[in-house]
Parts: sequence; structure tokens; C-alpha cells
Amino acid sequence: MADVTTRINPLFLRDEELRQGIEFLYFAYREFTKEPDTILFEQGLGRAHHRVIYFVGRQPGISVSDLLSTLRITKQSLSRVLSQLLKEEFVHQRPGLRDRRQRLLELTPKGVELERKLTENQRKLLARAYREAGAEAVEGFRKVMMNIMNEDDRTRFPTNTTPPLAGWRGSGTGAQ
Amino acid sequence: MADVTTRINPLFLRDEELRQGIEFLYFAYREFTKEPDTILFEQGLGRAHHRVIYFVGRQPGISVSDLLSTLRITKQSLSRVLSQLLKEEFVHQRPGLRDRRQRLLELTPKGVELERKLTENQRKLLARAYREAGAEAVEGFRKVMMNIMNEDDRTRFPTNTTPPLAGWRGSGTGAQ
DNA sequence: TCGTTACGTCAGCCATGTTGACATATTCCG
DNA sequence: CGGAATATGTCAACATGGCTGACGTAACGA
Repeated sequence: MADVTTRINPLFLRDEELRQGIEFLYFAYREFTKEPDTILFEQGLGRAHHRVIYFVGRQPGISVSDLLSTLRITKQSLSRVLSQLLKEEFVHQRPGLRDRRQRLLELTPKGVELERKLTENQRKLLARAYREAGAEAVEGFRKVMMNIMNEDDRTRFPTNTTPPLAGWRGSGTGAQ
Repeated sequence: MADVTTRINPLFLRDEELRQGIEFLYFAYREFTKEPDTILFEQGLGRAHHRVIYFVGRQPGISVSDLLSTLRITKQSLSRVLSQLLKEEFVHQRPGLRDRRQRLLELTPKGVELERKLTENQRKLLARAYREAGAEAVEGFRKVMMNIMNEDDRTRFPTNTTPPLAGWRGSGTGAQ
């Protein structure tokens, strides 16, 4: 009996630990979107515009359908924000070369400027968090986040079975 | 020249690393809310109801104003979801003992049941992610998430200045 | 030529956030 | 005691950003 009550109860710890994890996601995400939301509001834009600007900036020349499957929203939802971004010249579109049905998207200079402003904010927040947590913690953060993610989304990131830094610190034969 | 191009450019790495972090937050949060949203939809409820149910379950007897400052939404927004939860008997309220203006909130059995169902899902997802990432990674995840969070929100969690695992791996003199 | 694909658009609905104004009950303070 | 402050609730209106359904056009490809 003393085993369970006076020593720390592993089941209780587990529940508490997991609940804290749930709250981490909620509170961190809220903080993460706070400042960008303010900047966007000043421009008459919303969080949905941010996502489009972010992923177009991340992958210039992305097609509408690729953007749709990245965002996992309907084309009608995208249309609303995208047409505003086109009209206000944050984003520019050009027909695809091989497939002229496609509309390939890229940021205009104005769009690049806004993207930089928005993302810089989140980069700074993350950079500070990474710095204060330390390199080892960041590696752990990566691992956990990758595992929370959907498998499909996970493939967006370089597989770490062969880390990009392989060889830097003489990591063996490089097999696999 | 070769210094910058043939070796890996640390500035590029940094930007890429931070952008990946941004995407981790986005994709992980999306996955995290996916299943609960489905369950809620079947009940005619939404994500906002989940938050209320979660925090009332987490802190039974919480007052409306405490709930408001946890959620950081307006009382009008809360009112809409809370009154539905009261009407449909997921949540019960009773006047405060010391201050009879207060309405203290707690889950009904029906509410407990739904909370369990919703949270169990997220707990399982997190538990799997934690397990696959390993204990050390989880500690890193904690550290990074705590640092991303707002300072006010951070105080909701037990201060880790004296970590529960200190001494386990002979972590030095314990200075700082 | 004809079916499929990529993209766009109109219309309407729903959830959830916001502001502003106002009401009621209770508490606290001078 | 009486009035200010506090805790809570409610009505109304608006914005954002999801959704479904329906329909149209241009280009590709067998």
C-alpha cells in the first residue's frame, strides 16, 4: 500500500503529465498566433490569410491544389482569402508551363514584406524558446511534435533516419 | 567562399529550423484537435464547448471569471457555449459559499463522460507520441513549450526550477 | 471528341470570436 | 445605511473562416 500512496503514483503522474501536455499545446499555440493576428488585423487580414502567405512564401510557385491539400480546406474557403490577397497584390499568379490549367502562386514584393514581418515574429518567439531550452531540448521537442503529427504531414519534413548533419560528427558508415 | 557554400550555412540552417518549428505547431495542433472535433460535432457541440468542458473538469468549482481569464475570451462568447452546456446538462452551477455572486461550475456525470471521451483521445495521441519519442525527448518538449508560452500561462504549471528528476543522473552540483 | 482535371464563383449556413449597452444581485467600503 | 464596485447574464450586431451544393470554363489526355 505504501508503495502506491507514499511513493509517487505512476498512474496519477501519467494523467497529470498528459493533461499538462494538452495544455501546453493549447497555451503555446495561442501565444504563437497572438502577435501575428494583431499585425494581420491592422492590414485588414486574418489568420487564414497568414497561412496562405506563409505556405506560398515557403514554396513559391505552388499550385492551388497543392496549397489546398497542405491547408486541408475547401477551395471555396481558400478562394475567399486568396482572391483578396490577389486583389490587394500580396500574391501573384501565373499559369503553369507544363499544365496551363494550373495557377502557380508566388508572393509579390509586398507579400514578401508582410510574410517577413509575420514570420519574423514567430521565428523570434521560437528562437528565444529554443535558446532558453537548449539544443538537446529542441531535439526532444522535434521528436515529440513529429510524433503528434499526422503521418502524411510528417513526410513534409526530412526524414531523420539520415540526419542532414550526417558525417559532420563522423556518424558512422552512413548506412540507411 | 567555400566556407559558406560547401559547408552548411548556419544562417540557412537556422531559418530552416525555425520554419520547421512554425510548421510543427501548425500541423501538430491540427492533428491534436481533429478527432475531438469529430466527436463534438456528433454531439452538436464545437471546439469552444470542449475548452469549457476541459477546464471545468480540470478545476471543478471554478468560477465564471476564472474560467474567462483562463480562456481569454469575452463573457459574451463564453455565455453562448456555457448556457448551452448548462441547458443540456453537461455542466452544473452552484452559487459560491463565501461570495454568493459567483457561479461555481462543475461537470455533471454526463459532462464527465464526455470530457473523458474527448480528453482520452488527446491523452492517447500524446501518450503515443511521448512513448515513441522517449522520456528525454518529452523533457525537451516540456522545456520548449513552456518557453513558447506566455509568462502568465507558464505560472499555471509547477515551477521546474527544482526538477523532480534532479539527481537521477547525477546532474552535477545543482547550481542554477 | 469526350471525359477528367484544375480552377473559379455564387449562395447560404454555422461556429465562434468581437464590441457596446444594459440589468440584477451581491459585496465592500466610507 | 447607502452608494460604488464586482460577478454574472443577456440582447443585438458584426467579422472571420470553416462548410455544402451547384454550376461554369479552360485545358489536358486517351
